[in-house]
Amino acid sequence: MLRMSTLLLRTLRDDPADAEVASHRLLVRAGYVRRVAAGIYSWLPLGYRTYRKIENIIREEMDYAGFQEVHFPSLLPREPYEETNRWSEYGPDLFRLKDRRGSDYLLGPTHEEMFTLMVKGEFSSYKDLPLSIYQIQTKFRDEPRPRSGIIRGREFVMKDSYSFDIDDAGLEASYQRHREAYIKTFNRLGLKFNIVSAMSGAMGGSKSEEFLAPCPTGEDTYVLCEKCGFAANVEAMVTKVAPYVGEVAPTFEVFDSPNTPTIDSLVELVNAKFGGSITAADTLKNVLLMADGAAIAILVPGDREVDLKRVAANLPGVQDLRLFEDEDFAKYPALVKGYMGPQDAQALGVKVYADPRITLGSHWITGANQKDKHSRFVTHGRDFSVTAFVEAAEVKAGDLCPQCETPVVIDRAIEIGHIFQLGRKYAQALGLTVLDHNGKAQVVTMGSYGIGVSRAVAAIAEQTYDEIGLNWPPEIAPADVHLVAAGKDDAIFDYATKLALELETAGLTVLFDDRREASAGVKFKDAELIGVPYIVIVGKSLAEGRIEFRVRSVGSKVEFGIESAVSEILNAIR
RNA sequence: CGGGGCGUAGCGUAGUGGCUAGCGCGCCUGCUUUGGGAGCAGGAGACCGGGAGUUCGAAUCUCCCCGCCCCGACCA
Repeated sequence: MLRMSTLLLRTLRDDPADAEVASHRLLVRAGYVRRVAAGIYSWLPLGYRTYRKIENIIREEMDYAGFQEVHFPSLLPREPYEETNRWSEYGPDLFRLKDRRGSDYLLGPTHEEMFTLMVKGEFSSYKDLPLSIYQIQTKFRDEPRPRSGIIRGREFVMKDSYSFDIDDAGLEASYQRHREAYIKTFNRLGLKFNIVSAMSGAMGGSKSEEFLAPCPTGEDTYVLCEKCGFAANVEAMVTKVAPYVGEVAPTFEVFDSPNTPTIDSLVELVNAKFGGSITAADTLKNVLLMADGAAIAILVPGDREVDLKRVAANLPGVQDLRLFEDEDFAKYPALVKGYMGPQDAQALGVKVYADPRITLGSHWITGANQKDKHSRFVTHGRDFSVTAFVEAAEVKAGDLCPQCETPVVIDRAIEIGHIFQLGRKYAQALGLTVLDHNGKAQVVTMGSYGIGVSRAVAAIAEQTYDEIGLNWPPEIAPADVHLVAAGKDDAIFDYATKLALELETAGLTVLFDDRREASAGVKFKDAELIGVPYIVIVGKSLAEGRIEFRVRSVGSKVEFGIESAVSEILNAIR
């Protein structure tokens, strides 16, 4: 039983000034968490109970799936991370420290190295595989910008699993087992989620999916087809285009276009000059990028922006990608800012990549690579060619689903889980091999699977809260019932105390508001803020032998007679 | 790291050069009240983020530093 008269809890009437998103605001107001530093939070009793419920559900489902729990240190030596090159690759996001002798240590941002070395130290035969092990651990990342309270911290708790298999088929099976365990876990947590195909990016793997919990304050944008259920990270969205079937354009021509450095001004000028009604979609935008120190041009239709994330995710092997800056133009005097066109790319020494919408045979209005001049009828395949097609343009709502060609919607979400097939990168780097049937050493293939445990608290809060406070699903709430003694009479407190004990005896956890000094109104407001799903009120109707039972999520109120109160409550809850 | 904003009591805030830094919530004492964040009276609680400067005088002006929030970049 949690007695509010003695609980370490102070609810706040005002929103904290530094909290923007609902989960942060309400978790602070309801006394679940307190901020210690940017992206670093303490859990108070109520918050920690909810946190632990989530952790335990995750643990149960991992154990049920046959994965084995281990626990590694957070404070780690430099060497293993040196071997996988992450000591330097991880960059400034890694919390680093030195011991008294000056040796380098780090606070683990993720634990691939430890898991891999653990298996290497213990196992050496294909007969030991497959193996899946996991831990629930505090992770440290010195985020450039922690934000949204609990959602993105510098210290956070993650459940991370790793699978070890002798071959690709084994990895695929381990991956599927995790996928299924994740679906069960998130369903139990009461989270709405979409599974979205994702790029594995820098981690060096292949197949990868994210579990995204839709909510307006989420920081991930993804594409969803409401018809066929296709869902993808914007980076992984594939553009559906039909081959060009229009007429062959006339020979391209250059025309004067003074003071026309933008798409809008170009559209206006062309329509005035040639009397047409072209739009930005008829123009070709040439965006210059620096890719690992080399200039490249990206072609997209004039009505779309270049999405750098998409380009980076789809241009293999490029490490550093950024927009051209004025200094870069200074280094390439032949590139005329505002008047770029792909026609002279070879001569200018610039590799050109085109968004798939720039189909072969299509023609465009674009820059003439001379100040104050543009060209029209510039035709792909005739007047210019490209190094490759690359997904480059921003994804917009209404773009066609690559599976069923229905217009897609764009939604926001919190990433609550990520599963991916790591492959042999870490096993290779750290020398994890096992002997196969023939006694020959084989490099093990790995999968890596994460769930944001502390983040899940915030994600559930985000998906369930309402105007008056938190509103937990029963499995997650810090208590099963919130019992309010509303009144001053000893009779009310005596009965409420008795009822609280009976409910506890029946197996429920009771958050008992036994504060003598607080008014009924205060207690009701606090109960609503705290968000326990069932509220029992012992108050004025006790004189007639009745108590009140409310369901937080729907706001319903019914009365039960005290002689059957416990069984009625149990009934209503189950 | 770029852009914007903010730092005054546990929380929310007022105070743009002048007396003892004001108010609300919360906290303590007493009385009253008692089913929707109660009333009255009395109280405790602030190195005004830090440092340097300008000035007879600085929460207030200047410079530097630190911290925090938001947008972007980046990221599980």
